[in-house]
This record gives sequence, structure tokens and C-alpha cells, in this order.
Amino acid sequence: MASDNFEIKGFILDIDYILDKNLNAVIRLAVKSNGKTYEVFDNNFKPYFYFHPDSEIDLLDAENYFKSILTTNDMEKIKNIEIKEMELIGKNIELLKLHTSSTLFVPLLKQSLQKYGTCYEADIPFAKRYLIDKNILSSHMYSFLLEKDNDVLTVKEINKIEDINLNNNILNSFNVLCFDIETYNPNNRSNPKNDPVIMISYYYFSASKTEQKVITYKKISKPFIEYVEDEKQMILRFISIINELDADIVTGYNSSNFDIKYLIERSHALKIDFNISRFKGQTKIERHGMSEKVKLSGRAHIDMYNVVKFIATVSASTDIFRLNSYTLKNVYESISKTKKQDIDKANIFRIWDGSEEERMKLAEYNLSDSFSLYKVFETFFPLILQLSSTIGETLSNVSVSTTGQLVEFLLMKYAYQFNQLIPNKPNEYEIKQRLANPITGAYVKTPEPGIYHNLVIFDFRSLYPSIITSHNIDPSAICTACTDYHESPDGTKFDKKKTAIIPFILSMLLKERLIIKKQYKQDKNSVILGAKSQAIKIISNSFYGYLGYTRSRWYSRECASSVTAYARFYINQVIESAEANGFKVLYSDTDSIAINLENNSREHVLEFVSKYNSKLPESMELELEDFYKTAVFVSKKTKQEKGAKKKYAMISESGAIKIRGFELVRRDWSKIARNTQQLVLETILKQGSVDEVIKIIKNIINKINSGDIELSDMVINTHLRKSIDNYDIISPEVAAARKAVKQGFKTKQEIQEGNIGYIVTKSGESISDKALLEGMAKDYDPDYYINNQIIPAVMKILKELNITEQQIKNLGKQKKL
DNA sequence: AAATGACGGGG
DNA sequence: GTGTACGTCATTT
Repeated sequence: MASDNFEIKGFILDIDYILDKNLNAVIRLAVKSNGKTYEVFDNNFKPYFYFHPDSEIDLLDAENYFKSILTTNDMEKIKNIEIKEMELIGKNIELLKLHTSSTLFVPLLKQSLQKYGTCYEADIPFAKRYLIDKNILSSHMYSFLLEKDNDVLTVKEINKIEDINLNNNILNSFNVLCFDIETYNPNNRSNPKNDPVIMISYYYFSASKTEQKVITYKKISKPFIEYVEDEKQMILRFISIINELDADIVTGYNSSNFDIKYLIERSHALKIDFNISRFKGQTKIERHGMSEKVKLSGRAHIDMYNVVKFIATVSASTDIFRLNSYTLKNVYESISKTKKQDIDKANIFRIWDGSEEERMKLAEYNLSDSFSLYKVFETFFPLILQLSSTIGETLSNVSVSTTGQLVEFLLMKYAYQFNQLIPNKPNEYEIKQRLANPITGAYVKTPEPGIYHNLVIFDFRSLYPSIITSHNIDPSAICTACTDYHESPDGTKFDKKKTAIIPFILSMLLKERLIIKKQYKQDKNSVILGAKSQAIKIISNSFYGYLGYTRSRWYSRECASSVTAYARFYINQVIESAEANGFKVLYSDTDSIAINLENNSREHVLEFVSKYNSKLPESMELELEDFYKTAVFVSKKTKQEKGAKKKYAMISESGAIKIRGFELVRRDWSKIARNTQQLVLETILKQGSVDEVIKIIKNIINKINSGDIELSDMVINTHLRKSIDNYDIISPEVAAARKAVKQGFKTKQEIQEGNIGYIVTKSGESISDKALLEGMAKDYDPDYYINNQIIPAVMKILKELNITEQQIKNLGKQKKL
């Protein structure tokens, strides 16, 4: 038997497991090393879980105990029993550790044992379990000592390589295939049972080459077209291209829910197997919570739509990435600042059935989707990679994770290292209870509405994380009888001496981030450092949320409410202290305060903050955010907004505009209203007064009155969910849609499936009478747009600045006369 | 006001 | 898959 040993240096791209013919679970790694990907097995890891019996039993005689409660069939599944002493949320617990050979047996044994006690860690996916127990980080360099036996590679040893350069190089070592499909859609929504895939485009890039193509089966003379015989050949060709190019990452946009799903279902109809895995194993779609997850073996599938939404969620409080809709077009245009090629999607089937010239446009569009996706991928992948290497989960898992799942994975890893038992997930009843019992939130000081000048904003650096680390907030540190403790303002005591994993992990992350930030200052162009810093920030900021997250394994109402109680305590302390020192605090939210400098000098306020900082716990710090020239504060009054909400706009000294809480961009307002509102706000900020604003509004009203505004700016976008016949109340959009159907402009189906845009025209009595679909409308009703769009939009801002609606209305009348 | 339902992205 | 389990907004009751 030929067998030899060798060593490779590389990183884990993906991990899963196989069941051999005896159902034994064997870990399988995809190791990427020097441009090659190895399929590597690890035989030295077996499934296990813990059991804690309800009744007192003789643990030393556990085998007989199990014999008395389990069938012989179940008993055969237990390979070994160990007695373990561990800690569960601060309390010692004695457990039985049950070893088995197959992952299949774990849920079966758990089922049989449930009525006799509690099973722990019986729901940790095997591949995750492996990374946790072996303390191996995905997307991190390791040296793998391998043994080759009959072409099968097994791993003997894995050792971490602490080489920053090697780790950094990972960023450029992926073969990435970005793809997009077009489908035939004669009935609006393509149905994979009948409607073929008509084009598949891809944009491929790796360290050594770039390639882009559209595969299709109707004649189109363009150099980027690869012509094949039919749909079946097209799909087969796509699969073989993925293999030939040896893609490590296959990425799409909403591809889990659409492209991949459609290709799988379509292939089924064509009686072919759609499999784009690298190693043996199916390509399938699994439910991952509410979304779907594509499972490949040996490659990572990354759905950039998931990633984009994730980033949008975690950066919700910043202006960096806030869009009203996360379509590929919007996202691409936002990151690249260039327009994306567009097409009327409802028309794709007609284009396909039409001339070659038209199809050429479709092919170009198809390719532009893959190219845009590549840009989106390029923008966000560094962060995904750093999230992956920071917590150690695989790229494909990170790409479908919520922040809670990222934190949970880290906690599970450290729980293992600290001999702590991983708490079970809550059942539905507990979830409901937690949900019904929310945690008191942050403190918000609502501002007096108006325009202010000369502001300074300070905020606590990483307030929640630093509160957790400074006060040892962790469910396992909660104590009643301890002597050396932190007591939160709402009365929970945390043992100072207890080594608890949440503060432990957090202080490690915060320390690392400080180092990274320092390096980043020296090397502002480093994509890796920027992404790493962002990744750590995202993870650290998620611990508080995780403590109060209803499905959390480490849920602790006491901890979560202690964090917010401390936050309220500290921010109020700053406010009081600032006011005692003669500063006017205009506004405060959670971790920040806005001070109106008035006659105070900058030096004076900076001095105050520095003095204040010296009194704070070591890891806490109040930082200067920025100086602001002008700020507009508006009080919240609308029904939707419960409680005190941020609603302000301000402009910093450098001219950066920060807008919070204004409904500036909503689909159901016309573009003219949105643009005018934005302009009004910006003008107030830049001019520092409302004088110029009056002129602007007057000008817009005049333009509207004289019919100078393009119809496209007047379109109000909305969408109908029901069939147009089923409405009791006829809103303008329903009226417009009905007219369009009656006159044969659109079919009922077209209306029902997509977005519709309508314009309020001159002819008719009610607004519904006047409403016509975009394309049918020949004019617009100036009165409607002035009174129902422009005035309400600008009044949202102006009413707080002592300008009445009548004043604005008079602007239009003056000109008319 | 509370409960229920639909949507997001994709064509 | 050692299965999972959203957040928001509109409409209806």
C-alpha cells in the first residue's frame, strides 16, 4: 500500500462532513494552498453530546442506568460514556458525555433520552463542532501535515501559522465566479416548469486571469457570446466552466432564492443534474432560518444580496450605506457612483423573441449584471473575509449569518476552551416570554426644535462593549453573596473575580481593534486593516444585542438591562457634569451628546472632556466626534415613531452632512417632492438660515405651475398586492391601474406582478379620477403637486422653524397673480 | 390598538 | 442537517 506524508500551507475554504458506508461521520476540509484546492479528510473526530439525568443516579454506573432506560438498539449507538464536570452559567454541573460514531445517532439518542433528563450540545452542527473543539479558524493560514493513501488525503496534524503576510495574501487568492441568469417570462413571473433560462453570464477573476462571457442559444454576434445548441447545453456548459475555472467562490445576487434555485428546478425539468460542487456531494438549497442557503461542497457560495443586507443592517446608524432599496442596480450605483445599464424586466421575453439587435442589448444587460456584481463583491468581500477570519467560521456560513450567530459562534468556541457547557437554545415558550418582556433601552434627550450653530458632539467610544468589559457583565458573573462586585444602577451584582467569557472575548477584541486602528492610521490604503477593524467593530457591537436577543443561548435579561442602565447612568452623568460646567447640552442619544458652544471656546470644552475622562473606568472614553457649523433639530410627531426618536440634520465644519430620521427618500413620494425636501434641508444647513429656502420653494412652485417639470419627476411609485378587482377602497393607484387595464395599456397580470408608477393629471374631479399610469399621462396637475407633494414634504422641516403652511402657500399665489 | 399578512431580492 | 426560525410596514379586525 502506497502511503506518503507531506505538508501544505494553506487555509480552510470550506468544511463539511461525509458519512462512510458504515455511517461513520468523517470531517472533510477544502484546503486552499498555493492556488490548488485539496480535499482532505480528518478521521480523528467523532460526534458526541452531553446528558444530565433528572434523577440522582450513580454516575459511575451510568452504563447500567442507560441500559435500564434505552433499547439495545440505542445502546449500540453509544460508543463510550465519560463523566464530565463542567460549568453551566456559573454553576458546576456533573454530566455524562456520550460518544457516538455517526451524526445521525445524535438526534436519535437525544429523542430517546429526553424524558429522563436534559441533553446539551446535541444540536451543534458537526463541522462547527470540529472548528470549535480543534480551535481552528477558517480563512486563516495553517500548516497541514497530510497523509496520502490511495489518492485519499487525510490530515495528521494542523498547526497555526502566525504570519501576518501570509494571512493577508488570502484576500487575493480566490478564484471568483460572479454570475447571473435571464429567464423567459411570458407570464411576468418565470416558472421553472415551463419557462427556460435563456442566458447565463459570468464575470470571473483570479490572481492570474479575468474572463467574462454570456452563454446563450440564440444567435447574437458579439465577441463575449458563447453560442450553444440549446438550454440544456447552456446549463451543462455553465457547470463545466465552473469546474474548468476551478471557482472557489460562486457568487450571485439573490442567487439563493432565485438563480441557483431556478437552475436546479429547471435542470430537473430538463432531466439533468445541476451540480456545481467541487467535491462529491449534491448542490442543494437548505432553509437557513427565513432565508435560504445554497450548500455546495468544496466551494463557497456567497449570495451578495444577503451580504449587502447584512452590511446595511449593521451600519444602520451611519450614512455609509443607507438605501431605500437594495437592488443590484441601486447598490452598484451607490458604490461605483456610475449608472448601471438597465432594461425593462417585464419585457425580457419579448426581447428574446424579437430581433438579434434587441437580444444583443439583453446580452449586454445580462453581462452588466455580472460585472456590477463583481464590483459589489470586490467592495464587500474584504469585510466578509475578515469576519470569517475573526470568528473562524467558513466564508459561506458567515455570508448567511446574522450578528447574533457570529457572536454565538465565538461564545461557543470560548465556552469549550473554558470548560463551560454551551447553554441550550430556548424553546418557543421561552422565546415568547422573552419577547413579552423587553429590556429598557437607552436614554434620549429630545432637542428643542430649531436651527442651531456652533455645535460639538462627543460620544463614548464603543459604549456598550466598554460597559460590559468594565463591569464584568456576563450571566455567569451574576452573584448575590459575593463581596467584591460591580453593582449596576438597576441593582444587579457582577462578581469582579469571576473569569467570564463575554467580557473576556470583548476585551480581547477591543484590544485587537485598537492595534489594528493604529496600524490603519499608518497605512490608510490597507483594505485588509480597514475591513478587519470594521469586522471587529461589528462583532463587538453585537454582544449587547445578543444578551437580549430572544433566541440567544446566553440570553440574560439582567445583563442586558444592566448594560443599558449603565449607559443611561454614564450619559446622564456627562450631561449633568457638562451643564454644571456651564455648557448647554442640546441633544443626547444613547452614547452621544451635542453641546451648543455658544460663547464657550473649543479649548474650554475639550478641557472639560479630558478632565471627565480621567474619572471614567479605564476602558471607557468620551471622544470628540466633530464640530458642526449648523444643525436643524425637528421634533418627532408622527404616529409611527414611538418614543423619542432621532430627527436631525447637521453639517460639520468640513461640509459633511449628516441626516437622521427624516423620511427623505420614500418610494411613495414623487421625485420632485423628495428632491425639493433634500434641497431645502441642505440649503438650511449650508446657508444657516431659511431665507434662501423661501426662494427655492418659490422657484419650484413657479416651475410646477408653468408646466416646466418633466413628467418623470412627477411619478409616484407604489405597488398593488391584490388583484385590481378586489379593492373596496379605490385609491389613486388602483384607479390608475383599472384605467390602464380598461384601455388595454397593461394587462391585469402586468399590474399585479410589478411596481406601478402613476401621475396625477389635470383632467378629472377627484385625485383618483386624475391618476393615470406613467406612460398614459400627458400632463400633470400643478395644484396637486404643490399642495399634496411639495408643501407637505417641505413643511415636515419648516413647520419647526416658525414658517407656516400659509406662508408657503402664499408664495405660489403671489406669482400666479 | 392588536392581530394578521406580505415583502424583500430575482425575471 | 447533531435542522432553522427576520424585521418592517401595510392592512384588516
